[in-house]
Amino acid sequence: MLSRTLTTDLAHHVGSRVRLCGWLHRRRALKSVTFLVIRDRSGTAQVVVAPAAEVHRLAEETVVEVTGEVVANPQAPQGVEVVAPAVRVLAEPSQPPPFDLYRPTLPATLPTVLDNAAVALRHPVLKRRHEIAAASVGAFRRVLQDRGFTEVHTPKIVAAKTESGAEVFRLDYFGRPAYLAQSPQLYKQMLVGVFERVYEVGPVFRAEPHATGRHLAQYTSLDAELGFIEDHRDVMALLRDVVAEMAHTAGAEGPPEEIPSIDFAQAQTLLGKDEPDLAPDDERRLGEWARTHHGSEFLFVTGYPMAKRPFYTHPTPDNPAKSRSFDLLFRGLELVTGGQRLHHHADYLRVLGAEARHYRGYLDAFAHGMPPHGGFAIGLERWVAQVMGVSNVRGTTLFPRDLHRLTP
RNA sequence: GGCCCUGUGGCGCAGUUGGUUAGCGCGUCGCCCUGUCACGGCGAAGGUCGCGGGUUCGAGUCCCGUCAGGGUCGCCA
Repeated sequence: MLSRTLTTDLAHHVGSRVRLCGWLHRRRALKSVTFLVIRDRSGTAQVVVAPAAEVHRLAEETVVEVTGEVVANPQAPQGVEVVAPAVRVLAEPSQPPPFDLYRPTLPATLPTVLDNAAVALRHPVLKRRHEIAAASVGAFRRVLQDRGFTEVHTPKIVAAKTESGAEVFRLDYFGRPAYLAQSPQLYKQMLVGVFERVYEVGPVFRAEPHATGRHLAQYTSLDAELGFIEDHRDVMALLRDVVAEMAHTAGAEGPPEEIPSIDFAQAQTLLGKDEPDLAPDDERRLGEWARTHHGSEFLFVTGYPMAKRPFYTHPTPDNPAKSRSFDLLFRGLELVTGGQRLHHHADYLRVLGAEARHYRGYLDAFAHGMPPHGGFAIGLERWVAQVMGVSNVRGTTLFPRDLHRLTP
């Protein structure tokens, strides 16, 4: 049997017979000629069907195998097309799509798209977002692998909350209470004691009842943690190279050699406010400021108050109220959080107090010697949303889980 | 969870101070069109106006309740 050719490779096969496999993306029937647009994983191609062929009636999304001859034709959309085809139907749809997949943009609102995800995701524009997501994850892995990081996989069913604040999903674990992991934070720190440098790509779960365009109950966290650093700036330098490669891979403009950075206190002055936190609108304004004053889509905000950070956060030695932590804003949205962590056993015993008994396995790492270390976590869906100009992270999640949505 | 907004054929929408057979575009179905590019033309089918109650001679339209969704804020990645 003729080996399969992808639609995007047609130009290399002019003059020969090919076999295409895919879906009938669009049928344009004229009196004496019908055009079939075949869609496969790589793209689309035009097939020209002669008059009186039975395929004039095929419904869109029919799964087909097309065998025919490739000819160059300036009238064809990509300069080449398949003629004199034999079309074999592999599967017929039992119902038409709820919307037109062949339109340049999908003519449906987000809830409709999500309710019909299995078919909506076939639209090239939606599909593209998740190909960018996959390529971005590949870039993340590539950079860290090159620098001696080990990929790890930590438990998603855990016994204790890892970070104060974020609400957790409870579940029954053989009769005992357990939780879905809201972060791999504690495990990746423990593993710095083993591998020095680790990263993880995995799901995290947050039971916070947020109903916004940037929160999900489950999202994909790109985590990294590394030992033997001087301070949080080593982490920021690594993060810069990671997002540079991710942006390059996604075909987006990357960060400058040195990402501009603003101290939390300076940011407050700039914004003319004194609350110890940044609201979404503040982040948008800071993003705008970074763009106009530094020509950068990326902006570090450093030195958050210790009070707003979790227990493992490392303070600034000469100012204990200020942390060695940072956020990375991308186009005015918080994309990454990171920083240096505490690494002395005694410090953990002090900050945890009576809570320490719940963290035995974690504290063992520090009891047995841990280097100065730090890390960061990138929100994948937020990254893709910002890169692709999608206003709601549900639009960059294959099957989002949120306050209201548990299916599909 | 607070505030604001929206529920009208499969999809996206309009519906004027309440008034007779609820419209439009796309899709679907039928017919027509020698090459389309979101093809084009003619015609047809398809709707308990989210649900329940109320006001009124009369409600898609006004009021109350309820359900579903969207935006935003708190919070975070």
